[in-house]
Amino acid sequence: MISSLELARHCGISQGTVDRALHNRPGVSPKTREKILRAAKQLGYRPHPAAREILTGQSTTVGAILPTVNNVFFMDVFNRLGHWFSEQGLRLHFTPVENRLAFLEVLEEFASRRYRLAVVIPPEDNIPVPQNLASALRIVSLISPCRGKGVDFLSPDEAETGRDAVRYLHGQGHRRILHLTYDRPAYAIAARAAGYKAQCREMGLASKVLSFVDADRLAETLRSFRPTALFCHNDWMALRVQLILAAQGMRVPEDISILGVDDSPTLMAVHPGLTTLAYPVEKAVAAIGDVLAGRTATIAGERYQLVERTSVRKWV
Amino acid sequence: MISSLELARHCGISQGTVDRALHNRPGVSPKTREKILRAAKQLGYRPHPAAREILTGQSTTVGAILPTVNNVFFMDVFNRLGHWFSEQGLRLHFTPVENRLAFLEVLEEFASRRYRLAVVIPPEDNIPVPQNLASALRIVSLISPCRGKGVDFLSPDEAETGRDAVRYLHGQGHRRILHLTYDRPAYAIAARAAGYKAQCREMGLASKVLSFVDADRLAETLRSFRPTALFCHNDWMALRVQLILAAQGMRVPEDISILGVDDSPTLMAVHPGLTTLAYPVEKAVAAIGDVLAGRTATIAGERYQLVERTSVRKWV
DNA sequence: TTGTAGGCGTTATCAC
DNA sequence: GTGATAACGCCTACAA
Repeated sequence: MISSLELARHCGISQGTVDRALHNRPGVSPKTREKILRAAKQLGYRPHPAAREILTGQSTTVGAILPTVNNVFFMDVFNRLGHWFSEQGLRLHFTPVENRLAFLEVLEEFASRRYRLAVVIPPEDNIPVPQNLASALRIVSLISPCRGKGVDFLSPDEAETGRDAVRYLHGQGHRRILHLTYDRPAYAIAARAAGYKAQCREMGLASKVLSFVDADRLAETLRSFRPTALFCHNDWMALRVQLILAAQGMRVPEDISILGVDDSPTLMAVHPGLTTLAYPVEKAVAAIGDVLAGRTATIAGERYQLVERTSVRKWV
Repeated sequence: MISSLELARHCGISQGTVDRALHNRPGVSPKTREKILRAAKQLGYRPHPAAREILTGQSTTVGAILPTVNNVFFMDVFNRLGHWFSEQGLRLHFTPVENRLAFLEVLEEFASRRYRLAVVIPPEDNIPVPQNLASALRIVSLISPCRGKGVDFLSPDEAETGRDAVRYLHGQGHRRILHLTYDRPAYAIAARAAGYKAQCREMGLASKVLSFVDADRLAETLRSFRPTALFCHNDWMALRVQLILAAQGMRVPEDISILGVDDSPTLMAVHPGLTTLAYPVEKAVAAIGDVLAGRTATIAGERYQLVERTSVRKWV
């Protein structure tokens, strides 16, 4: 591949003039500019971004990290982010990662490339981020927090999410609400379950959390707890549960109601009837914009928004 | 962030010695090496990959492009690829893209960064790739072909996939097989449907393709065509169909059998019973390795492999 | 064992 | 309007 110096030589002029022409800067005669641009196109000249980055010390790339598993909704979030960044003239470079080691390695890579920002969903909670990494690279984490100074955690109050779920289902007349979730130790999982329990208690409802869901355990819990509504940790879980219920001959929402969380667009394409609490993506995007602009940001006061479809019915 | 020259000055020695120490090359006294490494760690020195890339003219990154929609299985494929590349000391930089314009822009970016290879799943079929792009960047496309010289298309014979589906279901005793697919113009969609039809004809079976699936159209076609088995274009479609069937009170596989294609790990986590034809990922990965090594490669002779689970039953 | 010099591709500056 | 030069961070080759 040809360099700007070679391009200059090819045209029989200096590199400086070539540079001015390529960047539409004044100080080049129309004739020369024309000649240069034609030659550039013909020879397939492409500026090498790495050289610019060395010179300016700044890259125009934003790094993203997301876990390799259960990544449907996370992909949706990052697609939205990528769209927004490209409007800002930034590129989103994203890397899936499966454990804390790879997570930190990729973060190191982003730092050494002088990326403008890293937006990450850590593969597990509270990965300790070394001080020198966080001071070299601006890091924003979503969904799960990191440990260590200098990493911004952008998350709604997830206990409130659990409470909102109970409030909504209670408002629909449900009195026996089962919470289905995962058994991993993660902020959102623990906080939503805690909010769910607290709200049930305050409303005088029985509560029960099933944190490892398979067909047998679900069937058994359905028999013993007799819930009329299922509050699932996320849409993905809701989908899984719906398939299990279907195999057992139960109808949704006739026999039982299901509430998800996230409002993942990808999942909605396959399961359009799911009533869910939508993650405030736009607020998160705006907050990340603030961080980019050097302002402090938070979405701690934001709520998941209810999107009513057909998987929850009034219980009378 | 500190440079190797600054690091050298800090230690009161030359840049060359620092370089040798950092790369564990001979020619540095243990004492000096020790001092340099300690200082590097303490000052948070990180080599700037961009500088190395300029110097060597080669990057160690492989670019990946995948469409933003229906990307669950594609994500699975790229996760597998990323894993393999990292074993080779390469990084996978991947970018989701929603249309042909963005697709070509990202490819340009990869080319100008001198990436080793681009592995892409184009957002639509037959996007024309300019000659000068393809000659600057090695491109391998999966799933959907590109137009233009120099882009390798790595794909099994998809007509054969359609035939294999029919052969298998026929072997299980099914005589009325409905094919559910999408109405986008895409190689795999058209080829599988063609293979399905041809094989049905050769076996003397009635054939029917429904290429836009919603609850009403499916119900109506079920009534009129009375299939005993559904051959779905992919697992994602199979999942959607299973949810629709469940809502209509049909049981799988008691009332009707379902066959998917891909064997997407992510989907299997939520829908573990789906019998499916597995995409030959390992062969694709190996072929990409061949391309990287400069050899020519193809997977045209490979087949999707049947993975029997519980969604297809013998029909008597 | 260590230091020096040159060059990779780009851009900014200053001289002509 | 154009050309020359230096600088960014790194690495290789060669000299001390």
